[in-house]
Amino acid sequence: MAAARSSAAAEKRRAILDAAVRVFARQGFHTSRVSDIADEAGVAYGLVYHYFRSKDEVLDTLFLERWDVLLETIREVDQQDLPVRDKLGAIAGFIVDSYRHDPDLMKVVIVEVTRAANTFGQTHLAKIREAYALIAVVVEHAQARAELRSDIAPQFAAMAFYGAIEQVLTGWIFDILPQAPADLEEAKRFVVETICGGLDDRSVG
Amino acid sequence: MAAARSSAAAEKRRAILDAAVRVFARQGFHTSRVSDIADEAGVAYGLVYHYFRSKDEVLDTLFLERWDVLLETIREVDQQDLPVRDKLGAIAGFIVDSYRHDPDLMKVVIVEVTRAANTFGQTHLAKIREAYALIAVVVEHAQARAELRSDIAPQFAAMAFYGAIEQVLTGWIFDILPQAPADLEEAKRFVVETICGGLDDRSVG
DNA sequence: CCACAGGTTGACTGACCAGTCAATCGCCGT
DNA sequence: ACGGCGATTGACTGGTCAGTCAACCTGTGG
Repeated sequence: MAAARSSAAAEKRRAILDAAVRVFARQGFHTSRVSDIADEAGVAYGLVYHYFRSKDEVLDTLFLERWDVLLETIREVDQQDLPVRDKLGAIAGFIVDSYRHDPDLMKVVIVEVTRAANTFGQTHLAKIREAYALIAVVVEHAQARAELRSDIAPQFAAMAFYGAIEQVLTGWIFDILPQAPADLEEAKRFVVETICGGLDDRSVG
Repeated sequence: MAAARSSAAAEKRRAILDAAVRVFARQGFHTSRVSDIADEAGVAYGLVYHYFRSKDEVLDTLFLERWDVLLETIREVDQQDLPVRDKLGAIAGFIVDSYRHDPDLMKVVIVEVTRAANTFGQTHLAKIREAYALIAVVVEHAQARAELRSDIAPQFAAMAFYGAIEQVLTGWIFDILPQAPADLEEAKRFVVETICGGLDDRSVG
């Protein structure tokens, strides 16, 4: 059947994307050549251009695949009837788990797109903003229910929350922070606890 | 006198650096050509190479000039006998004021170096880490004095604090957050308040 | 068993640009 | 005036690489 052909083709496409993740993670997008991707995938140079219009489109695809899942997750989380801490915990958890599951992919998404908003990510600014906006909505809802203080703009709170997570990820990516399984697990709780509870010592004493 | 010559030369060097800031901020480092810098500075192409060994060295110089001042500031702040909030407020204030004073330069430092740690900033990872480490020390001291809770690792707290600031700057840089003078001023307090006090609603009632 | 439509190949091209360098300029001291 | 030296110029070179394309391969359907 013809399906065999097209599913084999789909696998090739996937192989190229997976190879690109490894190459981009190792060398960075700008210093990666298309031939590096082809070699890593064990495929001819030209085939990359059979499946993708350009080198940029490969990165585009990787980013969008992942980011859309993130956006969907945030939307779902917000619709549930949970305390803010659980909602934010779920979001932080998703991001941390994404890193645990495929550190290379998260490295590429964060370092090459999210954090490179000037050169490349300009294209994706709207998508990136959407995540901030969705988190801001979560905060807003919590403020409306008096779960969170209302004297801090939700947009700023969202940036602080997301910034804290991204910075921790960046710390792992560049081996600045310890990343044993226990550290990853702790980080989820830590980010939420820091942002919601604050660092102040409130012990009785 | 010969001094006139060398001070004129120093001014040319400065002019090239200033032009580079504008060009890098506008186009991003990777898409900036050396000729763009020369044109912007109103200077011949070759002169850039008279003052700098390479295009990278231009960015190096810009980054180090600014980052060293930041490191020095953090060190000084930590030595003073102040409550943590004031210390962290001073650090946040310095960064926000740096942005206010020269947004283009901060954009370049953050977007092209700090946040581009994979491709370019790898070189400067040690310098960048130093800032995290110094902030962690501030947190550690505060924990020792029971100003801050001790159940959160200082390194993580430092990342959350720095990440929150950087994210807010990034928000300004890409016009995601409002940046009227009042917003900048508020942001200083906001970051410290979020990180130290937390977002939880603690109002009576 | 043939023919055709993908899928697959990799040599080639055109553009781009960092960095070089030999020539020129113009200030300074004499 | 003039000789010298650092500052300044910009045309040129060498290498790199994204993207093209014409040829080739393979398996599917008739």
